Amino acid sequence: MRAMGAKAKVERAAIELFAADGVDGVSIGEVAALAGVSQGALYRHYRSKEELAGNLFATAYLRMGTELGEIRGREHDFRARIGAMVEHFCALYDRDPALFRFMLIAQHNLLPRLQTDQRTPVDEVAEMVEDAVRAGALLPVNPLAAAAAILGVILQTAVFHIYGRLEGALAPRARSLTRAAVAAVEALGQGEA
Amino acid sequence: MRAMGAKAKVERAAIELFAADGVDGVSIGEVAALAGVSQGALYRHYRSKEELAGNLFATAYLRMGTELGEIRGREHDFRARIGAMVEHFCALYDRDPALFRFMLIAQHNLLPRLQTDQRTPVDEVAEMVEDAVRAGALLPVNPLAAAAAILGVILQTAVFHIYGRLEGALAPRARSLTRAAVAAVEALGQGEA
DNA sequence: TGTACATCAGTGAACGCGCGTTCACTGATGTAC
DNA sequence: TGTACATCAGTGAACGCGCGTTCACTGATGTAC
Repeated sequence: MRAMGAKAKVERAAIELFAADGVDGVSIGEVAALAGVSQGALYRHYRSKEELAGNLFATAYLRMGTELGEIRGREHDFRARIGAMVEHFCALYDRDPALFRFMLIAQHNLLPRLQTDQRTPVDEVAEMVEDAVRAGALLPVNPLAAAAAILGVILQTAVFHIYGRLEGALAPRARSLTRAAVAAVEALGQGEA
Repeated sequence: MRAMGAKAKVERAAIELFAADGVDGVSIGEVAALAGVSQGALYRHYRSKEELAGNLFATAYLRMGTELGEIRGREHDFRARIGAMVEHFCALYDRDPALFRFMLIAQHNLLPRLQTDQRTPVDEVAEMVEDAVRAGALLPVNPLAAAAAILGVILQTAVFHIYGRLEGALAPRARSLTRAAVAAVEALGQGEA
């Protein structure tokens, strides 16, 4: 079993449990038990429980930022970019709901402690909006207000799935979520005369 | 001091602290200290810390549901209803940001444990959408998907304010948030051919 | 190839601190007559 | 109005459990010669 790597097993177990009960709602003992390792094994790779949770969050969050940045580098049209970004969120949700839920839950504890010069998902979405305004594809709009609307439409839909208000995979909803997000941003811009 | 009521002081202190650090991130000792009462005083009114947090959340959440229901009873046009609801959210945020933030943070812990036959904010928003579809004010759309879009636009904007991404009061944003929410729901409906 | 040693992931028992909760008590307020 | 009693909010010290963390140890793998 050791060959499979206690570190990876601990991280997987931690994400599953943190997603269900929150970081503070899960003990080191529970993480170790689900991972199938001793409690001490955890401290071979992380200095503390807080560092474990913080690293998991930062990795996932900044990775999402990087991936959205790649979409911005790959696509150059506003519609294509936002469509690809929405699809990307839906794909992550469908592939790893626990990781998505962990990020949604843990952001309130862990975002304030995140220190980095890397771009976050919020930065990337806001920058995409700025680009679109500059290119004339959107009426002038506060990029962060627009990012809030776009992310709100996507993330609240994910939250409803988590709580069983909506069912099935998210991917089939990507096209309508994209339409909704675009329409919301356009409507925001119409007031900024 | 006793005349001012330890219960009310404990509840206020708990909301402030829970909003900042989460329920599990705050000790009974901290709540009691901020309230200016002894730890034991808390157990005169609540059986446990969990019951305190649960009651605070249920009260605030169900109250919001009731108030949205009143708006539904008072206004009969879709635009008027959604506008009043958005204004109501913004007003609560501006009046008591800690309570709003507490609800946003704590929902993941406390919503699953909420058992009641009262209508929630989600129920009320979804029902408003159903009414609008029935009245022909909206193209057919999944009411819960629409509620997710509406609440997402509002709540993620509040989250951005909390994290300092947006500044100032929310109330001045109510009109543009309403436009964005309406546009998002209309766009959702356009795919449900 | 064999031997000696270093390195390091992982174990499991132990520790001790902080926490939620309890409880005997105080003192103020309300009530009966 | 005065007296005796009941009620109840609030106190503060104490308890004990669960938790995160530590540490001496094991055993496998890598490396030097």
